[in-house]
Amino acid sequence: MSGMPSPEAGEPAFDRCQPLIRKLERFAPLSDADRAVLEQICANPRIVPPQTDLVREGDRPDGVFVVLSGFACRHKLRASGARQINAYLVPGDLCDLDVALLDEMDHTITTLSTCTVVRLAPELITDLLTHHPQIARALRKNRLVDEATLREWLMNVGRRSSVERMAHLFCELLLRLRAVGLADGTVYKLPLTQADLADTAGITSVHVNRSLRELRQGGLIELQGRQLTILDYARLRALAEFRANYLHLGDRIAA
Amino acid sequence: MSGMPSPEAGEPAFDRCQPLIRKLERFAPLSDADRAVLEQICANPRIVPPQTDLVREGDRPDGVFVVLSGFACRHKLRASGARQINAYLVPGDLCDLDVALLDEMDHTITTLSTCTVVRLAPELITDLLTHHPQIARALRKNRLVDEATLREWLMNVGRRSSVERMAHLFCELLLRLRAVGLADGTVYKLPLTQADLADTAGITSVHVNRSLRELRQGGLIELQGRQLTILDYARLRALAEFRANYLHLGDRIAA
DNA sequence: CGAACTTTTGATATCACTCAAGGGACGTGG
DNA sequence: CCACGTCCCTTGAGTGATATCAAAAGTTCG
Repeated sequence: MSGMPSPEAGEPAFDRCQPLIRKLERFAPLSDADRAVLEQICANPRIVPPQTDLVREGDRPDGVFVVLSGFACRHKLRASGARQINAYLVPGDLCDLDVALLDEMDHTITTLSTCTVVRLAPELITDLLTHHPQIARALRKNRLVDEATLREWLMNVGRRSSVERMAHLFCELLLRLRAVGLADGTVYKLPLTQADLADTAGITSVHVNRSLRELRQGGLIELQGRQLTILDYARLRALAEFRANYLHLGDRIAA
Repeated sequence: MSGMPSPEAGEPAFDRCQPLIRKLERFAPLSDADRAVLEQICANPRIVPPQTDLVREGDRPDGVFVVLSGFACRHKLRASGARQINAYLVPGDLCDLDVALLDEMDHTITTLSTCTVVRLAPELITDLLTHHPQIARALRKNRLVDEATLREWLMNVGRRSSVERMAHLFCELLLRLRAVGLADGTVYKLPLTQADLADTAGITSVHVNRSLRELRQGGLIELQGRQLTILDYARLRALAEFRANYLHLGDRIAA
C-alpha cells in the first residue's frame, strides 16, 4: 500500500465506496440494505487515465458514471478549441440518471486526473430507483444540488472578478470534498492544472496564474504540488462572497 | 378585447394553456386526458406585474410556477446589487417539480415583464406525476433541457465575446419561442430591457447597447419596441456558433 | 538526462467597465 | 394639450481588467 500510482486501487470495495455512501447519506438516511447495494455497485471499478472521455457529445446515453476517486468534468468545446468546464465530478459525484431519456448527449464528460469510476447500466439504475426509495430520494436531492451548483458557477463567471472566481471555487471545493471526507481541515488535493482552472472560470491560464499569485500574496491560500491549503478561510469566503446555501449540506459542514 | 393591458386576460383556458401543452407534447405524446388535465390546471391563472418576486431565495419551497405568458427569470444577487440571471422562464416553462425536497430556495424567481402564471400545489404535482405518466415523462425530459440550457449559458458567458453572447441568446430564444408558437418566422416579442440582457450575459448594459449596435450595423438583427427581428439567421447563428442540439427539440424546429 | 508539460513573468494590445451626459418614449397631472 | 418626471436607450471619453504573445524557469516522468 506504499508507492502505488493508482489511487485506492488496493482498497476493499468498502473503502472505495465511501464517498458515494457519505454523499448520499447526507441527503437521505440509508438502510443497511441500501448501503450494501451501493457497495456492491462499486465492487468492480475501472481506473481511467487523465484526459479520457467517459461520454462524448453526440453519443447516445448509455448508463451513467459514478466517480469514486479523482476529478472529472463536464465540458463543451468551441470550434476554436476553447473549452468551458460546466461542472466537476469529484468523488461521490455521478451523472444524471435521467439522461437516458435523451437521444444524444449535449456535452462531454472527461477525466481531469486519474479517476476510479464505475458505470451503472440502465437496468441497474431502474432497479435502484424502484427498490431503494431512500437512495432514489437522495439521488433526486443530489441532482437539485448539481443544478444549484451550475447556477452558482454561472454567477461566478458572470458577476465575479477573476480573483473572486478562484476564491469561490476553492471554497466550494473545500465543502464538497469535506462532505465526502477528502479534506483535512482546510487542506485538500486539487489535481487540476491552471489551464483546467482557466476553463472553469472562463479566463486564460495566464490570468489564473496571476489571480492565484494575488491570493497567495494576500496570505489566503497556498497551492503547490496539486495540494491546496486554505490559510484563511474566513477571508477567502468573504472575498468571494461565498455562501454555502446552494450546496444544501446542512449546517454541520458549512461552518 | 381592444385596449386591455393584461395580456391574454380575456382568452379561454384552452388558448392560454397552449404554450405548456405544446411544449410538453414535444417531449412525449399526450393523451386527451393529459391535455385536459393541463387545461384544467391553467384554468385560474394570476396576472403578475413586472419585477415581482414569485419565489425568493431563502423561502421554503411550496409548489411551483408555470409561466403562460411573459418572461420571468431565475437570478441571484451579490451584496453590491449585481445580478446574474440564470435562466429565463418563457411561456410554457416551469420550475423544477422536485424542488420541494429542499429546505430552502437558493435563488429567486422574478417576473421581467407582466406575466400570466399558475401555481401548482404540491398535491397537484404528486397527482400529475402519479396518474399521468406521459406528462411525467415530458416533465423529466423538460428538466434535462433546462439543465442543458444552463450549461450552454455558462459556455456563453465563459467563452464567448459580448457580441457572440447576444447573438447566441437571440438564436436560443428564437427556437424556444418558436417551439411554443410565439415566434412569427424570425420575429418575436422580447420584453426585456438592455439591463436585463446585461444581467443575463454577464456584462454591463452600456456594453449590451454597443453589442446590439454592432449586430444591427451588421444587418443581423433589428430591435425596437420590445420586438426582435432576426434579419439573417444563418449569419447570426454562425457568429454565435449556435448549435441547437442542447434544446433537444428534434429537427423540425431547429432548422 | 531529456522531453513534454506546467508554471511564472514581462510587455503590449484589446475588450469591457465607469462615469457622464443627452435624447427618446411614455405616462401622469396640471 | 402641455409640462414634467421617470425610465430606458444611446454615445463619448477615459480607465481598468483581462487577453495575447513570448520566453524562461520549474516539474514530472520515462
